Amino acid sequence: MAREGLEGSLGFTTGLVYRRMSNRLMQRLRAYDITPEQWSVLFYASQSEGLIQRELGERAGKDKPTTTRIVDHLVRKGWVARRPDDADRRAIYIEATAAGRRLIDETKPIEAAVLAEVTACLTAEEHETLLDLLHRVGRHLDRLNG
Amino acid sequence: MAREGLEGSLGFTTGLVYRRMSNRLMQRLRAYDITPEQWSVLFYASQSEGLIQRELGERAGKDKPTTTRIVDHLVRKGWVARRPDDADRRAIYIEATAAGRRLIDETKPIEAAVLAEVTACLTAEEHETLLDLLHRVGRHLDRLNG
DNA sequence: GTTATATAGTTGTCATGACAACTATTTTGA
DNA sequence: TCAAAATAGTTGTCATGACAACTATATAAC
Repeated sequence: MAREGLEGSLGFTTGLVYRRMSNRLMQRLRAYDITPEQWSVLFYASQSEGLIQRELGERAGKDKPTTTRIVDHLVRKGWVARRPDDADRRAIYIEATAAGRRLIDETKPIEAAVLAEVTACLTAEEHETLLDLLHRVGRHLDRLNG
Repeated sequence: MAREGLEGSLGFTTGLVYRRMSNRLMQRLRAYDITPEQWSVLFYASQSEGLIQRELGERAGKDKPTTTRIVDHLVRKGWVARRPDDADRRAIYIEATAAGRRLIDETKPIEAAVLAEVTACLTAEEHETLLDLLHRVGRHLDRLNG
């Protein structure tokens, strides 16, 4: 299918769609004073016990400086705590607080609702196909970028 | 298919893939001193004659402040020029310079090569399906976000 | 025709993300 | 053992993007 301008560029198109999705979630989360990126990091912190900051960043797909700063925000807001690792003094465990877990419990339905709204234009099979193709491209890029 | 953590979240997954793609293109464009976002704006400026800044931003999917700042960079680097609209003194035409057009001509093959690398893990049909699904979600979000 | 509203663009602030440089530890290996 | 390399984290700088507030101009409503 012929496409105008950069609509045929996967990078350009993915960026557009990502920004619009992120934006919609941000608006829905505004009342909770948390951004989508902070939400994803807090989500992983609340899911797993005993993750050090590096592991948390890896799961959320953030590099080291970005992880440091997002965790800074989460600490300031009282949703996670930093606990030094006695065995390896370079490492820091990140633990969700009770308030952080409560926030994730309250906002998980919001994330799910936004996801449902956004994918309402797709059949369940198309949704599955889209996720699958994106994961394949993501893994491929992981190998390419090293 | 069951997915771990946020891998089932379209927003999270799209963001990951977008950042990796953007990153790869950025590395390939580094020698030309242009970012992927600047590239997309310059691309549209070089494709069309007589676009005002607002129209340019709309095509590239940027809001007003972002467009202003990206155009600032492009002007500083001598790739576009701002020309006032005599008929509407609020508006400014953005015109690619000869250097700007030359840069796009030189780097278009690079963008195409990165796209080819990235989609090498997909069949032509899968690539087409992925773009189509993303465009549908994008248009849907456009309606949702207003 | 004048006032109200809409439009085009700019500027400031903050969060995210890329990158480089840095500190402090731990692990390797000669 | 001890110097080199790897690892965990922090800090600084810049570009992008969201948002709000602002100026200037143009269009609509009355």
